[in-house]
Parts: sequence; C-alpha cells; structure tokens
Amino acid sequence: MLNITKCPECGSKNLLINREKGEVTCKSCGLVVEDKMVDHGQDWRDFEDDSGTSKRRTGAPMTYTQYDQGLGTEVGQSADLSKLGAKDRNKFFRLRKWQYRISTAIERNLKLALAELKRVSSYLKLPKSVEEEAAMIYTQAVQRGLVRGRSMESVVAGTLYAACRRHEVPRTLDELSEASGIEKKEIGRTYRFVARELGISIQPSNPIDYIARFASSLKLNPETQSKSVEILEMAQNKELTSGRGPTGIAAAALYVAALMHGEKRTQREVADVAGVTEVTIRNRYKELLEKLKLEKHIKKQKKKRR
DNA sequence: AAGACGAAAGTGGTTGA
DNA sequence: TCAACAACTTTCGTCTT
Repeated sequence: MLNITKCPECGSKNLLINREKGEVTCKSCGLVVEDKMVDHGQDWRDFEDDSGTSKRRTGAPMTYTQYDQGLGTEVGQSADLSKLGAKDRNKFFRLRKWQYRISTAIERNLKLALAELKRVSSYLKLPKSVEEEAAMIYTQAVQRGLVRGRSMESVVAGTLYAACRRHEVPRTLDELSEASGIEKKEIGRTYRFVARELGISIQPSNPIDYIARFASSLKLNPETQSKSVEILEMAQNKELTSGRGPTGIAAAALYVAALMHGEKRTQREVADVAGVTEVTIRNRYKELLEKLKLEKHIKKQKKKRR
C-alpha cells in the first residue's frame, strides 16, 4: 500500500504521506494518490469538543455516502394483503403512508444531496475521508431539520467546507463556490449555522495548510515550500497571523520564500492562486519583513525620490 | 513595458451597545 | 437592530527594473 513512490499524475517523487489521515498526497500537483488506507472503524474522532454530550461513534463501520447507510426499512408490499381484515388493512395503509412520508422526505433529500456532494467532492479532488465526514455531517443536519429553509446545495457545500477544515485540507470559500455554484457568502452562512447547531468545533484554519497546494500550483521547489512554512511558524509565534485571512498570509509567506530562493514569482501570480489581491500580499509581506527582520536575506536597495 | 508600491475609497462581515 | 470597526478589495497614479 505504501510502496507508491511516484505520483502517477506528474511523476514527481515528492509525496506527502499522512498516516493519521490515511492519505498520500502529491505535493507537486496536489493529486490525492492514495486514500484507501483509511480505517473507517476509527476514523471518527470525537465529533464535538470535549465539553458536553459527545457523539463518539461506536459499532460497526458504516458508510455515510450510502444514502440510507444500508439501514433502511420498508413497510411490506401488498403481497398478503388479502389476508387482512378491513380494519387491519386500513391500519396497514396508514402505516405505509406515514412510512412513505417520513422516508421519502429524508431519504430522497439525502440521496440527492449525497449525489451532489460526491460531484462537488470529486470536482475538488477531495480525499475520500473528507467526503465521508461531509456526508456524515450532512446526514445529521438533515435529521435535525437544519436544511429547512436552505437550499440543499448550499448545505452540501457548507458541510464539505467544514469537513475540509476538520481534515486540515482547507479549500477556500471561493473554490467551494466555484465547484458548487453557490455564492460564497451563502456557503459561509450555512457553514456557520450548521457548525453551530451541530456543535462542531472548528479552529480557525491554519495558513500552513494552504502552502502545499499553493506552492505546487506555482511550481515552486520543495525547499522554497518548507522555507515558507518556516516563515509562517515564525509569524505565528509573533502573533502576526491572528485576525488575518489565512490565505493572504500564506500567499505572502510563499512570495517571500520565493524571493529568498531566487524563484521569483510576481505578486500577481501568487495572488491568483491564493485568491487574494496583490495589495493584500503587499501588506502582509511588508509586515513579515519588518516584524521578522528578514530584510537582510533579500537583496534590496531603498531609494526615495520625489 | 511590466512589475512593484502605496493611497484612498468602497465592500461585506463581525461585534458590542 | 444599528453603528463602529477591521480586513480585504478596487482603482489608480507613481516609481523601479
């Protein structure tokens, strides 16, 4: 299982193996090479923070991407209906009607939603474990009636966003938006709502989590990549990262690292892959330089004329 | 000519009264 | 519910390479 050494997509040997998440990701092109080593039996970490009612999972592994998790029941067909008296027959019909109403409302929704979920997930090349988690969250959301008043698609997008964050493979709201066709702010809204209602605790996403993906779409060297991670860690120690958009910081760190390693990328290039503007990069970049005293590493001459 | 820089005004979201 | 606020964007003029 772990004898993969090369990315089948781009041939790079620069693979990132994450045993905890059970994934092998290509750092060069972002392809998820292998994600089948997941043990679904213990994939579910505590679903809520330590306080309060925990929904720790027990029992046999289930797959949430199957819309009824294989647990559906049905009131029987009308095979031996003739044996029943009129009263029983009425009861039978009533029961089946109820069963029909309950099951169709929830299950049909789930079926549709999970299809949409899979579509978006594969569009974004998300690992299976994320997809599973998103499906699980969505299922709970439906059962709690949280979808009411919201479009199914936006809730799907929101749960996917949440699942990505929990698995530390964050996608930006923009990417989710592009993949799902739902407006960014709508996704953010439903995401927050669902997260709050289900008591999912999600820490603010870490800029470092974005580095690998951004670096590979910019075709930067691994050294540059690890340099930018270093920069980010320093920045975090100096509390430069709080309150700032993680993508902006990640972009700036990448930009600086690229300069230091002579792999120059324009601000525009970096800005594009990170989904921020050049101005934001400049601001973060400026802060990084002065707060981290990195000036000496970059050839620079200051000249002011007016 | 393209990239980098910075000022100023505008936008959407969060927060606290 | 509303206003203040911070982060980020858009736009644009200027400087640098």
